[in-house]
Amino acid sequence: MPRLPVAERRELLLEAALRVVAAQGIQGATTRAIVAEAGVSLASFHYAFASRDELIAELVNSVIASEELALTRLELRGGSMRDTLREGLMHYFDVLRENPMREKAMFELTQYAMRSPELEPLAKMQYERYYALAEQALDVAAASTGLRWSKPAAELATVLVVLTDGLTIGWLVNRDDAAAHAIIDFAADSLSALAEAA
Amino acid sequence: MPRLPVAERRELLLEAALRVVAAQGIQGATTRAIVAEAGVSLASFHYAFASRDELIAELVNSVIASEELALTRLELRGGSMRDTLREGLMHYFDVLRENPMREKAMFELTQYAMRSPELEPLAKMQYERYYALAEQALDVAAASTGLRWSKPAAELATVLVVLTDGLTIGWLVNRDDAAAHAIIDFAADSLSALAEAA
DNA sequence: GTCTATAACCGGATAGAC
DNA sequence: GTCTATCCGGTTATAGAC
Repeated sequence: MPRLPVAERRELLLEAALRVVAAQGIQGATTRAIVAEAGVSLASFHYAFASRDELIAELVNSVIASEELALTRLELRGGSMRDTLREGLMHYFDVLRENPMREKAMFELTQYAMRSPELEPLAKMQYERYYALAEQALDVAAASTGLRWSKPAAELATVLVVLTDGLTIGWLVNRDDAAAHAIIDFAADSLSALAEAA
Repeated sequence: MPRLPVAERRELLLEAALRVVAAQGIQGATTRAIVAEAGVSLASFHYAFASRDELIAELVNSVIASEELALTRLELRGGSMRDTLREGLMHYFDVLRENPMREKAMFELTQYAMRSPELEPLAKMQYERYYALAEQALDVAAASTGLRWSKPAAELATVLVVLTDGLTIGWLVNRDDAAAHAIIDFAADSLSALAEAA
């Protein structure tokens, strides 16, 4: 095995750990499974991390930090608010369909974090990030359509997160694309009804 | 320990198992933790259940069967569709606040089931039950207000489940009652907009 | 820094007396 | 039907050579 600086070894193990969680769940993310996925010896693991718990904490952290990507780069084609929201939600749905297991891993990591007094603040932080992201998306949509929101964007952001969370869970269970599209239409219709002339 | 018929012992263990899952998560629901909670010996466990997996499967099943209770007994005070929906959702929210850990246990059981090829159909079945329950609630609301839905009730039922799922997860993370109320208002407004004169 | 080997422990499941 | 005692596989973590 190549000699790596600790920081790189940690990074390598974190990426492997996320793949294992996605494929087998938190339950299956044993140190052995992770080192096998990373192609690293068990002892090297414990050279890089003091314990499995430390790796999981780091994993939650890193996953939060990288969550932005899904929604930020999105080119809006303009049009009505309804169409703009629909387009954004469809984009989210595409991301979900592309990598369902990663999204499932997110949920599992959040729930796991909520069970640990030490990690629980990270779960809250993850949702703060979601809300901020959603609010930003709503701001962009308002700017793009030339409309403004009739309620505080922060409040609508929590609604948007509720909708995407519910959509995600339901789709992960049923894999019903048609039902997902119906949800997206409902979300776009309902939210766009809360936009008004600037 | 008292001699119990197997059926009662199974019931006892299932109730204990749900308490353990609620308190410590699926991870902590080891056979030993369950028998300790139930005040039963380890061997008695394996007399009642062939394996831990069998108990978990039974638990998912029994939890599905008992899920109806939360929503069915609900007296509607009449009034507008918006108020009727608001009332129903507030009732759900009260149930959630009364026993948050039980609801969290539900999510964890579903996610756990989704990881197991054998239990995965149960996860789907759980959601079918939710949808049926939601549809029934919407029918009752329509009858109570004398209105009818402008879209198929089955489609709106999936929307309602999305909203309650998202509401539940968000509240479990943040415990923000005000945000929950805002969600409930949004849900009641948006759904009631889809009711029309019969 | 990395390795093999092993300690120390915990989990599900079983044996066999009562 | 219930119990105590035990087996056995898998898990985290560590020791010590290289």
